Amino acid sequence: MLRLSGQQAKARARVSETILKFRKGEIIYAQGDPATDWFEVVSGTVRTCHLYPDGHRQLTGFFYANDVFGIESKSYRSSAEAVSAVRLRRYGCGLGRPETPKSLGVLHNALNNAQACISLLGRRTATERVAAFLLATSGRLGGRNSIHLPMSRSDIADHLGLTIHTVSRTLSELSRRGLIALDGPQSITLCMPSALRLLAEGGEEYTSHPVQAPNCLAEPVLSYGVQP
Amino acid sequence: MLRLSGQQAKARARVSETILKFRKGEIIYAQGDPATDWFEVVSGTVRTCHLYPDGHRQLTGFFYANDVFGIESKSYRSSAEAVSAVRLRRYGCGLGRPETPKSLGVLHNALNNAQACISLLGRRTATERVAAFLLATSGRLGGRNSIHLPMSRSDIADHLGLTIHTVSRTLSELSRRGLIALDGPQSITLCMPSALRLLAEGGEEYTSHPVQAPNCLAEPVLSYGVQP
DNA sequence: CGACAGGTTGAGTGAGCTCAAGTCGGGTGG
DNA sequence: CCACCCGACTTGAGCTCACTCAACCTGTCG
Repeated sequence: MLRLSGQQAKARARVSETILKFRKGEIIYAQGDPATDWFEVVSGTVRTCHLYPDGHRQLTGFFYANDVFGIESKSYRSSAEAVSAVRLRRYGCGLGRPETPKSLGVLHNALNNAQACISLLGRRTATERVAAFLLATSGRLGGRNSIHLPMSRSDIADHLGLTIHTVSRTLSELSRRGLIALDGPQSITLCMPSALRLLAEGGEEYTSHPVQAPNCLAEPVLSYGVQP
Repeated sequence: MLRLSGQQAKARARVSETILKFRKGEIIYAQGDPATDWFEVVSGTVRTCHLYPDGHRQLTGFFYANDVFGIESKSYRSSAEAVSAVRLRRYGCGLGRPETPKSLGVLHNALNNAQACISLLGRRTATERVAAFLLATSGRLGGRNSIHLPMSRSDIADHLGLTIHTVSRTLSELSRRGLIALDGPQSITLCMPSALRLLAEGGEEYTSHPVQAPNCLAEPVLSYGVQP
């Protein structure tokens, strides 16, 4: 989702050649700022964060190369921050003037992103959410079984409405069951994507074979995609 | 949100004068159907429901008079059902042909609705979610303190990611604390909207005066609106 | 080397779920 | 009219999963 075709991306590049750069952790725009522009990720990863008055944080999306973000009506409902070093292309909405029909696709993408977020938060248990997140992330990062998570446990937790402890525990549990393999905190291999899919869908009954060694025979991941 | 100005509504009425009618509980479209049309509520209430493979239900929105729903890219991600008797106006997206710039506003509305849903699910406790839901619903239904809830407890529960038991208990608790008054299951009065707003924002510390009689001196509700 | 940030793991607690009654109101039929 | 049923709602008791609190590990940086 939020992925532009090469053609679209090229067309947009003509409009604005400026490449903005942000370092890890830098803020791209703040919650509440007037929503004058939207962005396309050239490289790196971006998160959008909504802060509640009590200080707690809800991440409303992660955006990778060729994704777009920052499409909002009046003011930004979430801030945007660089998860890793990031290069961006900026597009002005030109507040006053009517947007071109081109933007329709972009709006649809933003809508899909929001619905993907709802899809994660709509699941009930930690295992379901984490499994769905892993599948969605794998799908977005090209459908490979081996994925590099650019974001911290804290980011994942705030995206899924869990704590870092629960996320960490759940990942360990999935690893113990042999469904995934952890090569360091950021590098995860989906050993049994279809079993993960069962978990994500609430099929907790998958008791698996008792912790067989992480053989990981590359069961293909069906690109859990964000479009249903 | 998702409210059209009188002018917009009138302009649209010219396009299509057909009024569709549905009885309580009837399905307007099903999850997975090709998303060829979108709808405007003339009267009544509509819910959109996403069904997970395990059977559990996530309501992604309630739509009242002048709201629009059913704006999706390819196929409907949620089904739409009549909560009460409903009259609708239908607008074709005309799959193939490009949409008119007019639709941009409608898309923004759909996006706002999705973000409002995230805003509810992003809250952590049952009290926060229920309080936020009551304020949002009051705001949408005209900002009055006395509101008629057309949907069942089950609908509310599936919208907030809770069970009917927890929703019922939470409402009883709020009533016991004097923040709201329950005149039958469907009729609720917000006695202390600002205290509710504190609760919705995580300010659980509001211990209130011990259960004073439901005096309900009509503290104005600040239309918790869906736009931030 | 120590300080520190990010991550993992354990023990105990509590909010919300499950299971199970019980209540209330509306409809239907004898 | 009353008896009965049915669905929606409420409420209680117990349990469970995720949170809280706390310790510990690991790698990085000064």
